[in-house]
Amino acid sequence: MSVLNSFARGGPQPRNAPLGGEHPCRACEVRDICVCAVLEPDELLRLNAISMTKSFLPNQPIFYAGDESVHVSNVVQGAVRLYNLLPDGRRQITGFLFAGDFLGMAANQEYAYSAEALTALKLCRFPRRKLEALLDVLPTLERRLLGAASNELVAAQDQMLLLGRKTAREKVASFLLRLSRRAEERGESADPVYLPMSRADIADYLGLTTETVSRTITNLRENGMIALLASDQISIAEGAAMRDMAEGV
Amino acid sequence: MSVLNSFARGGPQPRNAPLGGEHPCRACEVRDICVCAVLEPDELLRLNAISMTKSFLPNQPIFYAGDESVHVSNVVQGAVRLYNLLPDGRRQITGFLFAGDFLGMAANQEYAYSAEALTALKLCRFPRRKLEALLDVLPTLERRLLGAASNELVAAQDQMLLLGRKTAREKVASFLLRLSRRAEERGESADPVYLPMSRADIADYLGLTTETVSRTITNLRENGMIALLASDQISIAEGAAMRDMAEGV
DNA sequence: CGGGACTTTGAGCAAATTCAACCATTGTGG
DNA sequence: CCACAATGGTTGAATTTGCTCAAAGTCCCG
Repeated sequence: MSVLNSFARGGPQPRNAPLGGEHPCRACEVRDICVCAVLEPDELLRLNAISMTKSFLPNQPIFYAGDESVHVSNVVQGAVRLYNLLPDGRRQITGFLFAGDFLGMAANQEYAYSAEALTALKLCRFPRRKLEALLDVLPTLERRLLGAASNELVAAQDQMLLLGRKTAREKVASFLLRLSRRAEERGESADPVYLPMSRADIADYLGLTTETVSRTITNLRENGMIALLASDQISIAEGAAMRDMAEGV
Repeated sequence: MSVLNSFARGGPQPRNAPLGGEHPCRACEVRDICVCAVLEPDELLRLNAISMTKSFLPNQPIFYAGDESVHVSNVVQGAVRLYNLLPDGRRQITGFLFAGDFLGMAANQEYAYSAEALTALKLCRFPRRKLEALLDVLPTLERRLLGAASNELVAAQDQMLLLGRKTAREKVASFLLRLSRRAEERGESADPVYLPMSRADIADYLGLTTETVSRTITNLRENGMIALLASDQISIAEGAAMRDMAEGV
């Protein structure tokens, strides 16, 4: 199960030429890091013509697995958690989305997972049908989506390695480093890394329990690997050692 | 981290019109279940013009993670295992590929995982650069690749739920059912399901050890859920109960 | 028939979970 | 403005699931 992927963005995009003063996407906070970044000003106008922004409160559901896929979105501000459930309530968080990330995949026109706002959230939404129609005339956009999908697949494989083969300690170290790297890519603080999600969310992302996540963080702190400025604000003191630990070295 | 996906194939493709007696893809075993299935005869000719078949022996490496991505392939016959390693040798198998599946994704022109032939294997390979060039003139093919990628993402999320939240029993039950379903999609035997991979491979796919996989299979047999015709030939006796078990009900 | 690889089974162990209590922070109503 | 409830986070003790280490069984293939 694997697909072509030579179109991946590696890290942040090159900054585009500034848009004219009248361009509606001019003030977009994520224009240079989102899927729009490959488009020319006139193409962007066509995309903008079908977009609407929508805001969500923390913990507000965005859609549920099985819902008909009507929108496809870019995260403009805030963070999202994606998850799947087992019938008895066990939850696996399959990803966290941040500014610039793309949301809305759906096989068979149905969402395959649920999505909730993690924090106050702003999305730039496109009706799926209209976007599909646009793809026919904006091949760069389609190429870009394929690249985004391929990147996600790589991330998914990495997460499978984490879930299947890493210890609690390695999982937590990997998680903190990943969060830090992603914040850096968005131009946010990489070192005191901010954790917008709860311990329960982290646990459900790493295949652990809340208690184990908490204990492991405490343990990393006691060993001087990290410092807790607040429970949602962590400084990575020993980056190199953390990277080794994350890879099981 | 999620992407548009309204182009997914759901299950087997509708059978295409037969190709003329001279068409080089006429005898292709997987033409109707692979990525080529959306193409018209003349488009298929263009694709065929850049393809070569290549065979591999069981356990022969196809490529390693980090290798430059030079080919992209369809599996014509046999099976493939994809995996990633931790530096100390722990292995996570991220997928098994069978006839009709697509192989070759690579972010940044590099393979993000390693691939080995599981059985005797025949691939239909395309040089990546030439295929990319073809994508510009065969938009249906690109659409199809995006659909394939989206399908894979759904499968990856499913596997994350399995790895992070299912018990050994649920993992093994899920695995057997999935294998059975996929065999059915390819038109192979769904009930005595054939397992071309070793217990160690299954373990590394499910995030377990060989011993646990073996014990769990024994246990399922003792409970009358399955019957072992051979160690690589399993009949699912209680399908409904297995489906419930796989979902943790 | 023998050797090697793979699978199964057994016993003891350890990592992570479960269950439970306690602590810290925050927001609210008296 | 303070008390206190509520939520989320941390810590502890006991338990359990799956792992490790070890040995025996099975199947192929030469």
